[in-house]
Amino acid sequence: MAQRGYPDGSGPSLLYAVKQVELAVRRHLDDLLRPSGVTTVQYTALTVLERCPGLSSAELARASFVTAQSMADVVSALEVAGLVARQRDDANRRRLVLDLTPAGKDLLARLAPAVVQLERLMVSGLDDAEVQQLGRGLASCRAALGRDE
Amino acid sequence: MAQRGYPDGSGPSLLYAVKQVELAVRRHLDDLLRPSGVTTVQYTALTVLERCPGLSSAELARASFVTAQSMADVVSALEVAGLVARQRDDANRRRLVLDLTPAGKDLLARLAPAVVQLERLMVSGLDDAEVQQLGRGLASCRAALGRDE
DNA sequence: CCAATTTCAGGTGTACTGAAATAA
DNA sequence: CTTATTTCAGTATACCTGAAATTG
Repeated sequence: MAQRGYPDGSGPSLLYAVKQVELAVRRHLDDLLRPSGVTTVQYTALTVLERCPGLSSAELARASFVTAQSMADVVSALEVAGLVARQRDDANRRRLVLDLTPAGKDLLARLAPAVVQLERLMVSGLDDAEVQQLGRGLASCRAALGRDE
Repeated sequence: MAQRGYPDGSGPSLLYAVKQVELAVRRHLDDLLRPSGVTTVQYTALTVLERCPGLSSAELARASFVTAQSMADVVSALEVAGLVARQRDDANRRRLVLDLTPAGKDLLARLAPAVVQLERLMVSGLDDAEVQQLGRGLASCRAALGRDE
C-alpha cells in the first residue's frame, strides 16, 4: 500500500508525477553509470558539452540552472578524471573553455547504447505518437517554468 | 546560447527533458516554500502523509524510493518542526505511526493555493486534453521504470 | 568603477552504507 | 532464527552563500 497517485485531478498530481519519473530515471541512470565512475550529474554535463563544445563552466551552469560555483565542482571532477580539458580563451582571458577529451568522447560512446535503452524502457508503454506528445508536453512545461530565454 | 534541446529524436532527449522540468519545478517550489521553512522534500513527505495518514517512516521511504535511513532524517526534521507526530503502533510495536499535527495540516492548507497555481503555470501552454495526455504519459513512464507493484 | 568568470572557504540538505537494538 | 523497523555513525554528492582575484 501507500502511494497510488491522486485519484482525480484534484491535487498537484502533475508536479508529483514529474518528480517521481525523474527520481526513477535517476535511480536507473545511477545504476547504469556506476561502473564507469561518473555520477548522473557529471554524465549530464558531459552530454551537454558533447552537443555544445567550447562552453565555459559558467555557461554550462546557466544551461543547467545551477550556480557557477556548483558547476565548478562538477567540472573540476571531470577534469581530474581526464574526461574534459580546460583552456584559456585568448579572445576573453577570463573564460576557461571546456572540451571533451578523447577519453571523454570514448566514455560517452560506450555509455550511449545503455542510455538509449533506458529511454526506450521508459516509453515502452507508449506508442510513437504518444512519445512525441510527451516530448512536446515536457518542452511546453519547461518553457512555461523556465528562467532563461 | 547553450542549450536548445535536441534537434531531433536522435539523443536521449526525453530523459533530459524530464530532468529539466523537474529541476525547474523544484526551483519554483523551493522559492515558494522558503518562507514557510519547509524544504521541497519535506513538503512532499507532508503531502504523502496527508493522503495516507498512519504510514510509518519505512513505508514513507518505500513510497518515495529512498532508504529508511534517508527518510528518517526528513521525518525527524518534520517532528522537530511540530508538523508531524509519531506514536507507537499498539498492533505492531516496532512501527512508529506518523500523522500530521494541526500545525502540519494548517501549513498544507496555507500552501495549497500557491502550489496549485504553480502546476497551472507549468501546463499553461497546454490545453485540457494535452494535460491529461501528459499525465497518462508520465504515469506510463513511472510504471515502466518503477521498482514497486 | 562596474560586470563577468573563476576560485576559495564554509555550510546545508539529501541520501547512501554499515551496524546495532528492539520486536513480531 | 529470521525479518522488519528504527536508530546511530560515518560518508559522499550536490547544491548553496559569501568573498576574493583577474580580466574586459
